[in-house]
Amino acid sequence: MSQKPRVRFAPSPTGYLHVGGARTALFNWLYARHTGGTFVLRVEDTDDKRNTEEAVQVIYDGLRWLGLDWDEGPLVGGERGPYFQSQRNAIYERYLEQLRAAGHLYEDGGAVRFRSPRQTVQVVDIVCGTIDFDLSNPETHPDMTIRRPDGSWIFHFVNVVDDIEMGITHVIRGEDHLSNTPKHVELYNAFGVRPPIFAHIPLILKKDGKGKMSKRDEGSAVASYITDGYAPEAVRNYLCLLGWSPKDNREKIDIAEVVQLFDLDKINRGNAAFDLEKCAWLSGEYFREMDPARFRELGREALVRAGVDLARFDAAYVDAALDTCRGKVRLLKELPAYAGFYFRDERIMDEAARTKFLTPEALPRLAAMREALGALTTFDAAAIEGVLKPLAAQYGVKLGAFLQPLRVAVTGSAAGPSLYHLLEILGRERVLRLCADV
RNA sequence: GACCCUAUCGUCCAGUGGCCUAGGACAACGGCCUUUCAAGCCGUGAACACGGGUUCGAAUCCCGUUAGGGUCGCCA
Repeated sequence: MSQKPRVRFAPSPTGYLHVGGARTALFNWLYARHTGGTFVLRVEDTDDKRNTEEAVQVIYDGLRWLGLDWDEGPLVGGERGPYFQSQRNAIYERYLEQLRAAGHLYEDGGAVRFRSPRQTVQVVDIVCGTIDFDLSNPETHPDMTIRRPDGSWIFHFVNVVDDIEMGITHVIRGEDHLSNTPKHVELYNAFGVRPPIFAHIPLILKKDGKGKMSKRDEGSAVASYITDGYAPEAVRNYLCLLGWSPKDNREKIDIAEVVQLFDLDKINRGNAAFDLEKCAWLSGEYFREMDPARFRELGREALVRAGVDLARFDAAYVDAALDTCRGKVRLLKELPAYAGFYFRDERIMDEAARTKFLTPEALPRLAAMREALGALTTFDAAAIEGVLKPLAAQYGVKLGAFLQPLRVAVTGSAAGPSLYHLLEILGRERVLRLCADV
């Protein structure tokens, strides 16, 4: 029987999925896909105070949004379940008895502790190398508690038991667990089981590099990328590049290729600060090259989420409007401000744009443009361009400067989609009305 | 404080003894193009933490210092 790797992502349902956790999941997933192994999702809900249905849902949603599918775990099942620690009590009792019988345990204040053998423990880690930890001093390395007086379990114990039971071959997790690892190895030894191979991946630091990214930091929750409307493949791509690289200076790289190139020994050892700007840039890149139909779908969802009533407009209109935004926005949350004018009867005028462009000398030109547009037999982008360009020449004004007042009059903003196309989509009637009303 | 990890532009990454007067990307700045804003194109500024070794030769190897991060729970 060939030993295909079995890896796992074991989040605790805290109500949010941290980007660091997401990257841990991603690296596990990549390794499983690269090797043809199995990616297991296990929910570490021993602390039931924060274990809620919604909290677990957040994990599923985040992983699915990033396209990280698991082979075993909640919702999909598997041979080694259950995949919630809260349902594995009988297993833990059995393992506890094994340790007790072998004399490894003692009671202290009602809690159960594991008596450390007080030796030097070697941790074999693919990323950090082989490290020797001296656990001989009880002052600096007190015996770990594995069960509370109320019968609930402590992380170190259940984590190791589950990894044994689930046949986990490679433990890929955040470097914040590195110092815990010798304790885990002691447990493996006590169970008479060979420890898995460890790979502690570097942490994701705040933008200023001071400390690991935590709950309060912008961009720490995967949910925030979903609501801000990043392209999911861009976030996944960006996460791949934090601590790993294709080595050829590429920034945008297809996930299938990452799967092919990825390996644990190629992971960097240094922590990395998270650069939201670069992630947003990548998002724009992905939207630009995205299948138009998919962009429309995502754009539609974002607009509806922002409270835009798309039901008032027919599908073709919405599609056309969205098409003019593709490649122009980096995040979907920019859409309401960028393209909101398509879906509003009342124009929202940017006052700075008005004073800058709707000047006394611009108004007669605007009137001329309005007249020219009104006389058009076909009101499409090409025809509009065809009539506006000569008009600008006639006035002897540079095209860009000449047209800008029209844009402001129609959209209320100095920035937006291609003017000719936006006019076509809006339709002659609305354009003429907006032009008259300045 | 103890232990562990790390150390190249502001940030991410490339560089594994000579091809490096250090390369790419984001960000910044300047220019071009242009129906706005973007995009695109061109360009500018910007780094091997410090000190010792090893070597003919070090960003690359070794030691120390310093700095940063992590862990030291009856959280996970």
